[in-house]
Amino acid sequence: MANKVAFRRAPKQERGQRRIARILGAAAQEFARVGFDAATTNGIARRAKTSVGSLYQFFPNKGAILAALTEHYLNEIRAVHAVVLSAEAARLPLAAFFDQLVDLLAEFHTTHPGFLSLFYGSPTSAHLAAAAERLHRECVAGAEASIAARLPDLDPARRRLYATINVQVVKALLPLAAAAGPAGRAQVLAEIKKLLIRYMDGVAAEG
Amino acid sequence: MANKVAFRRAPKQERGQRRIARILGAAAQEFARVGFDAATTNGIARRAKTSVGSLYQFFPNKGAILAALTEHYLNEIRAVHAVVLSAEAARLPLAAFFDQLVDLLAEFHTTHPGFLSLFYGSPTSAHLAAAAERLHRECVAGAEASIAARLPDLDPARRRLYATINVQVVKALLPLAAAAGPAGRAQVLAEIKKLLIRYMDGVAAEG
Amino acid sequence: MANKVAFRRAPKQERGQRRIARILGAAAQEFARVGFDAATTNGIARRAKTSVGSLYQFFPNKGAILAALTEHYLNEIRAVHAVVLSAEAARLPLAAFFDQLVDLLAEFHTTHPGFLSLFYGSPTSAHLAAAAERLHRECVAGAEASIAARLPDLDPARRRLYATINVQVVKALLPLAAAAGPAGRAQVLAEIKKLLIRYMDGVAAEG
Amino acid sequence: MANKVAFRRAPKQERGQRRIARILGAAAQEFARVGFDAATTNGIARRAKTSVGSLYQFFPNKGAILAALTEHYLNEIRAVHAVVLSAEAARLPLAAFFDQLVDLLAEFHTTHPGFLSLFYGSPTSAHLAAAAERLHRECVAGAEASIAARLPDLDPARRRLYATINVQVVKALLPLAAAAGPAGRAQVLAEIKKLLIRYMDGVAAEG
DNA sequence: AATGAATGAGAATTCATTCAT
DNA sequence: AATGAATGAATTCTCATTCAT
Repeated sequence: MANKVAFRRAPKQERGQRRIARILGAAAQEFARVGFDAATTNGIARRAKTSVGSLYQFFPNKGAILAALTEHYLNEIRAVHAVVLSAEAARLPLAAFFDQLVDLLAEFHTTHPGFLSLFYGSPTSAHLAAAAERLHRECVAGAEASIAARLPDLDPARRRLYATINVQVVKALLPLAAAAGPAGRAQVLAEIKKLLIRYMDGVAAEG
Repeated sequence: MANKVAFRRAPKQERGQRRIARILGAAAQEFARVGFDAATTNGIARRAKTSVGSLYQFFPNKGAILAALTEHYLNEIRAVHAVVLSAEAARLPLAAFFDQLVDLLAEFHTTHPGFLSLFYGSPTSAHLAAAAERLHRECVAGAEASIAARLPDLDPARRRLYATINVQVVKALLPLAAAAGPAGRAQVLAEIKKLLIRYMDGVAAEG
Repeated sequence: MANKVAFRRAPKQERGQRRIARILGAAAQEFARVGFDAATTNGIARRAKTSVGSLYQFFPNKGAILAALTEHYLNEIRAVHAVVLSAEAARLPLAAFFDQLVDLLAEFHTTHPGFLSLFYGSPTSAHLAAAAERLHRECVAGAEASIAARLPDLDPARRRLYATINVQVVKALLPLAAAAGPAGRAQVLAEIKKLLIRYMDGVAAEG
Repeated sequence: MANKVAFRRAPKQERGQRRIARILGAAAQEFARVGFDAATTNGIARRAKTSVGSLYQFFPNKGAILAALTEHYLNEIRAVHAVVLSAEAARLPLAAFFDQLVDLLAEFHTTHPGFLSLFYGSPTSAHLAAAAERLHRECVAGAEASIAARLPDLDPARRRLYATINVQVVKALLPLAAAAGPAGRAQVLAEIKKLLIRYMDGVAAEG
């Protein structure tokens, strides 16, 4: 899947790998700071302490940087999903499950500050919309799997709806935790958990 | 006499007003279509069937169009808030209240397709972020007032937190209703209502 | 046929027409000076005493300038062909015919200094090759028609061959006249005429 | 002893020589394919199965590759001239002479496909123009010598003019032979010969 | 000597904004 | 006031050349 990203050439050397990482990091920061469209390839290169030429040696165009970054985040998200979808997680009571999930996702957002700018795709650019779409799909798939483990008899269409709602809610509320500062953060996370638990408890009761 | 003078001047002013309205409408469409950044002033003028020059007669720069559009939406939102904050609304049971609120907001989104592109401010441009911030603030203020009417003893900080969460959730979920098509729309709206009711019922029970 | 050139917008005003002419003139000079590829749109605009932006208002890209210039030359060539293919010209003895033709073409080259750079297409760029191809085709068509008028029984394939040879020879030798300076010019033209007359006389004798 | 030293050093020099030859061959192909300007040094190195760095070890810049290639072709052309200017050739009747000459040159073009791109110098780049000029001069010199052998009493200025015309004509018509494909090739060559014979017969008759 | 990654100047093109008409 | 042509700074991407390994 990671193969999908079109690397202009396969970096054989470790130095190249580090440079790619630096470029992706710089891109994440720039995208976070000014958004994908306003970010400039020269600016990304400057922040990565390299030259545009080098940047274009690894990425054929600006969109490819976004695509690579998306792929990177996708892999990280899958790691989170692996935890959340484990057999142990499925046996947890709903409250404990969401407690773990929200904490994990909150940490993910904290440690991946650039992630947000890709996840919230505006229709600004086709590239950006595609990135957001990919990440969204992955998250919804994860949520679906998790719901399926708990409510196996649920109609697939409804399962999909609940999954989408969960994803959207988390997506919308986690930034509040980040914005709340160290003090308010725990409070916000607690509310997110309550909201999800109450909602999904209701869903379980309905079924 | 004064009437007559006012009348004489009116046609011109009115023509300008109509032109402004056309420009704002065109801008809303363009912003919705390609986003604020990608929208061009020439494109907006073309869609408004006027010239760039005229556009710049009314708006000193592209950001000012966004600001005016924001003001426009702000006023429309206040009208919705006026309904929601009426004495009758405060006396409604929570379920009935959210039923009314979500329906009103869903309709607002439907009838103001350009609204979304301002409400979901990416950090793309300072202008856009400011617009989103203003609209967000207004909505939070409305939600705060509404919560205050129902739970007057709540700590103001918590009230603000609940208001923010309500706003974010609605903001995140209404697009799902729009995307679901005529068939799924009612279903999505019903879920949004359930989610809010369950959450705020819990809040009321806590206090 | 002239319609094929993609004008970005139809210039309604005379000023626009003049500007287009200035841009085409400047482009012809630049193409002649450094060739199509090395010519820069900024350079063309500068020489045309206008801005790049204006240039792009009329021509969607560098290739379109070349295409428009090609179209322009094509029309001028057709005017020459009209003279050469007239009924009177067909009745002229071969020597008199070539005398007239070479003089006309020499004058054309003199008055259209930029023409050469398009006529001698290197494979450098697809754009340039296409331009040269178009002009070449037109000239060959003219030559064919002229030969057909004099040697109607000639096999079409041979007629095409003779036409092509005539065109290539003139294309290759006229620059010598231009390079020879005022003094040598007449001498070179005289030789070109002799060469063509002797060759085509032989052809006529063969048939 | 001296032999041994020379021998020891030879392998290295020879390896360099082979590499240079490979680079020149690759350059010839690239120049033929896309033209001098569009050819990239990286592309040439790749085709030569070496690295840009090595390329720049032998040639200080792109122009130097062109210059070296020009020198190479120059030597090959001189070999052709040696045949054409031999005592036996001078004794041949004009028709037989041109028969041999055109066949030789046609073969030269066939076996040196990259030659054309240098010989037809557009003013694209100063480098390219210089290369074309050098090759042109050599050819004209050869033609002059050949004419001098046949018409020793000719005014040198006229001789130079005839030589130039001969060169230009051949330069312009040989590509037609190449383009005509195996079938048409002989036909085109026959016409080139006829044209030159008729023209130069006329010249001889004049004197 | 060989390699190929790194550099950055330069080119095409776009679009917010101005200003002559 | 209205128009839309004109402007040019800014952006993406390329490629000749250099230099660390």
